[in-house]
Amino acid sequence: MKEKKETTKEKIFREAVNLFAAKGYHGTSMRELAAAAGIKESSVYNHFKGKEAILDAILDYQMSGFNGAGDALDELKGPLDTISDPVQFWLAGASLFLTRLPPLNREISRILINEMYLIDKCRTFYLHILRPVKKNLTATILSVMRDKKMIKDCDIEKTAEQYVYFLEGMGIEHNLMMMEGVSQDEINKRTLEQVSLFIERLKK
Amino acid sequence: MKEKKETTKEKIFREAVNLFAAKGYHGTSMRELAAAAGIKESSVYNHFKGKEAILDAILDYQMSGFNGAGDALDELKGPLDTISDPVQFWLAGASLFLTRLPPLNREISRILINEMYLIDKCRTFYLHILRPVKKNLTATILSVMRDKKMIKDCDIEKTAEQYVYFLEGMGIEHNLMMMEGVSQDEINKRTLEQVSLFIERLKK
DNA sequence: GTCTATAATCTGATAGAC
DNA sequence: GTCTATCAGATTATAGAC
Repeated sequence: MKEKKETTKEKIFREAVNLFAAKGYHGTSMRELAAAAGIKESSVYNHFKGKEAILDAILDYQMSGFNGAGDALDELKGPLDTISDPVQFWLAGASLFLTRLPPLNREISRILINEMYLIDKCRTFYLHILRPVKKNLTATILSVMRDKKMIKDCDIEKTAEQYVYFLEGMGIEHNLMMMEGVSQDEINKRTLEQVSLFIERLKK
Repeated sequence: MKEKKETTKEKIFREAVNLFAAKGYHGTSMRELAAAAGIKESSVYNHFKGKEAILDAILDYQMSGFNGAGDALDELKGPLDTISDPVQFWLAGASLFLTRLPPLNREISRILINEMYLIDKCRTFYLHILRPVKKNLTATILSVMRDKKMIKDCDIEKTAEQYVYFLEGMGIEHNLMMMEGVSQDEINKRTLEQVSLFIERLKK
């Protein structure tokens, strides 16, 4: 159980994720990043070819993390078998998925929101990798619930799409609220209320 | 009906909106902006104190525009009196509101998405000005529909909040799709489908 | 793999002629 | 109100000593 010590490259990577999320890609300088990693600017270039290569590494990291979480979809079906209430079923499934996401997921999602309109590869990743995985997970759980007669018959694909839109909009507002000092408890309460309301409407 | 010629200040303003939306606030230089406006860099400072003052002017513009559209909420109720189908009622109301928004609204909304995590005043504006207006409009139309027994009894505030979340998430994805060359017709079709699905679920 | 030093360019902003 | 000229500092990135 030995905790492997963080390499310099890993430290640069982690600090880059935090800085890009907080100050944006263009708003973060290599100087600043080097200082945060505790080394000199020129040393960064021994680990990454340049600033853009760091962003590429971040996207690669998020992609493999999300693919892994997506691959684990099937495992989610088993543990939920005993739950009959749709809202409880849903929350349990969502919770299982969230534990599958990589540790820097939240910060990288913020980078993507920051840059999706500005940097082509961020837009492409957001639109063609991240969104489909979220939508497919949603559709998978919804179809299980429909087969179990927990929810009304409906267009699963469109409903999943709608849920992902809703979740995205809510996630953005809740991030902003957290930046203004609203407590995590308050945010969680609001999220729970809203998700419950959404799922309630699908009930038989 | 004489078309008033655009002043230099207006031209700088308009080009700033377009550039900030496309390349971000930090990604746009004063040189670039001046060139787009057809003047030299130093001349920009005869019209705005600095780069930040331009952003302030953009937020002021959007704020008064949205407040104006919000003030017009009451006018929306009259023209819709003859419509009995909830989806048609909703679409007519939304369409009326959209015509009230200022011309650069779309571009400025993009600036806000770009900068809401990065620039404090953009976050504040997005969270405390823009969102409440959207939510209040939604709640107003929903309560009219409930009073007319067009939709089920429900928590109007939470439902309005949910709709705004959904609309925000969908708007972002549709913007990204437009950047990838998806046609406006296709986007409109998808928007219509999704909005209809949302309102259908509220039906009696 | 880290450092110092530096290149070459770009940044927002100002001074002052016209 | 526009221009030329310029500033002081920041930017990404490289060269070469240790």
